[in-house]
Amino acid sequence: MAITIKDIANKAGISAASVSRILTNRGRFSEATAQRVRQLAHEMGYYKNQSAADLSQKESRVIGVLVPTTHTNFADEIIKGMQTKAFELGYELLIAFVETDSQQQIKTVKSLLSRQLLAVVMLAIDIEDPVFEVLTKADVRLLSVSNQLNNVIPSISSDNYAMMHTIVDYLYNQGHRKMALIGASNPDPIVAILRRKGFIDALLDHGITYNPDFIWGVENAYQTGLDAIKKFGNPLPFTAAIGSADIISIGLLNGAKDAGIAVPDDLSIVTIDGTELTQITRPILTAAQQNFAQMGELAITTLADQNLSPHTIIFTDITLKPGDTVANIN
Amino acid sequence: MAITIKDIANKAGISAASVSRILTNRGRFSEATAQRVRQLAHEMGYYKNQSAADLSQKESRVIGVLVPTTHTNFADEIIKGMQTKAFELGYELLIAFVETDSQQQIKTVKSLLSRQLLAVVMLAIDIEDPVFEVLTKADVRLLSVSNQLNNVIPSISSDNYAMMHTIVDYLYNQGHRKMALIGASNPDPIVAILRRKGFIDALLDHGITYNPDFIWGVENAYQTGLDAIKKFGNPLPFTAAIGSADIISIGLLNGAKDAGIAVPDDLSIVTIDGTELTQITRPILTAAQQNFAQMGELAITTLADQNLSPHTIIFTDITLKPGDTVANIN
DNA sequence: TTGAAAGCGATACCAG
DNA sequence: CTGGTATCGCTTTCAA
Repeated sequence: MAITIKDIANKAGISAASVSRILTNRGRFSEATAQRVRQLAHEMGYYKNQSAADLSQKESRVIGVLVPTTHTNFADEIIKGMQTKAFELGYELLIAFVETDSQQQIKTVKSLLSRQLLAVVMLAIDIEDPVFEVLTKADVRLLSVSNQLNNVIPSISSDNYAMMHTIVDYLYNQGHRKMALIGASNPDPIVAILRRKGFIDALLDHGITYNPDFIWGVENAYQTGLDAIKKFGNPLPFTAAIGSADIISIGLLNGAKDAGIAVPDDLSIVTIDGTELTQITRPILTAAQQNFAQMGELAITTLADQNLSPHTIIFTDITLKPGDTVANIN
Repeated sequence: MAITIKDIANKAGISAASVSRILTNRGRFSEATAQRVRQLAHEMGYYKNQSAADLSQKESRVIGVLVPTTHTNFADEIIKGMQTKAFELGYELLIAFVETDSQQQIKTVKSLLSRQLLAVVMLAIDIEDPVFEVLTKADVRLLSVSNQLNNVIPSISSDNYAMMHTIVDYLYNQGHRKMALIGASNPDPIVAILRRKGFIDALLDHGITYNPDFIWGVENAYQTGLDAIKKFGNPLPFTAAIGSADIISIGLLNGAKDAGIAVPDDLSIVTIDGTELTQITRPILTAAQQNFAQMGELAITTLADQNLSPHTIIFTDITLKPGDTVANIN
């Protein structure tokens, strides 16, 4: 059996109540006994039984985080951001990986909910309805990061619509007129919808009527990039492609290489995300870089601050980070 | 305030004790009332207060996992393996990311320890002494995965020594006589020591005296690969290089490309790890692939089975997975 | 400044 | 098969 405050109290010849007050720094106590108690606690190898503490206190400082197991290489960055801020503000993170299997998701979520959480943060997850129901029924604060969920729960993400303008403007200024958007034609997710709309509108702003064929590719996967090149053939009917995720863009890059298409001379590429992956390609990818660390930190601070309205949307920064995959063809 | 078993008991007109028995499926009860209770629990949106349960039960089924924030792209795979098995056997995973900062590590570990864990699993972590002390002082089972820790705590990993033989034999059979080992010259970690020793011994087995200069590079980083090529120049004094991690090998690959060294014609590369990263390079990397999912699953099953001796070492499989980065120069 | 005592919610033992 | 009750470790009034 582990050491308890009672053990410490006995040894120090005071009551458990006092030990508790001292160790939690609440209420009044004399610095003298405090010294002694802290010393004893250290010596005896005492660890607070957090379960007991949680039980006796009302509020919880645990934030659950749902992370998709489908490898999104930016989840780490968001988590790191959250971790940093949580640590700073004295919150605890309970991270749970969820599969795409909805049955497993529910079980995981329920096990999370058993921990009387302050909030649940969903990272880049498109939650399915049954899971969503479970979540809303329980009274925890909810927050979606890097994804917007039907405007029914607050979210923190990049401004996907505006981001597309930034990218299209950039390419336009480099002389590109025919552009493709690869990997955002999935009909459902809000993010994909916003990106498509942003893409189309940005082109229109420059007087370019978009070609529906040039919005192609559903899966957020390496293979999508490879397939895109195969589909459009050599020579490609466009001069620039926007990859809707780094891993897609790497697929584009390798697909182009396999097909004998030179990047950036025959094909310019701008990738969305800008994780570390973009640094290990040749040529180095030009990226619309999302600020994932900022998303993570903001997630914690906003949760700490207050209850958000379900319609709150917070946008984080985007940086266009030049690499070597865009040619100026003016 | 959330729903408790008492609430359910009241509504069902029975005692809390019975509700508990039914919901945990322990002891005896009539199926009739069980039906009613389960129904009520569902309707009322009841979630077990795990803190209370933990408090009243002796044994905990929570396993803490320490994961380094330094991006090792195989940590995910191990965690996934653990998650799968844990889910199956009814264990809960509490994942904590730790920085390299030892002060932060201690605080994180202490907060973990407050959750009266069954065990703490360390993923590919070289724990520093102060942290290690904290961990051993607390009475939790410890387990190191993908790393061996001084033989003082049990571990699950690849057989790093044997792995080097497999790799060297493979390269030897392809006609290579001059080989370098990049990224394992860090003096401390046991893994690096084993790899160096395996490398040297394997060469000796083939009657090759190793060249100490050819074991180079400390950091487990992309830059290490790039730097290695710069250091050895063009033409390289060896025909094959073994990268001690995928990210290092990608550095080698890109460094070679930048220097006009053809892979595999002028330089063959075998990478250690074989994560998904190896599939997105051109050419595709030949890899000594570690079985990370297996490590994760084994971690849980061995922890579940019994207390291990501190000297237990369990080895997982290695597969030599051919890619396009090794040339036959016979 | 300190102590006694009442919970927090779930479990388990012991009667009935 | 079911109910009462003590218990887990900590926090928090309320008195002293």
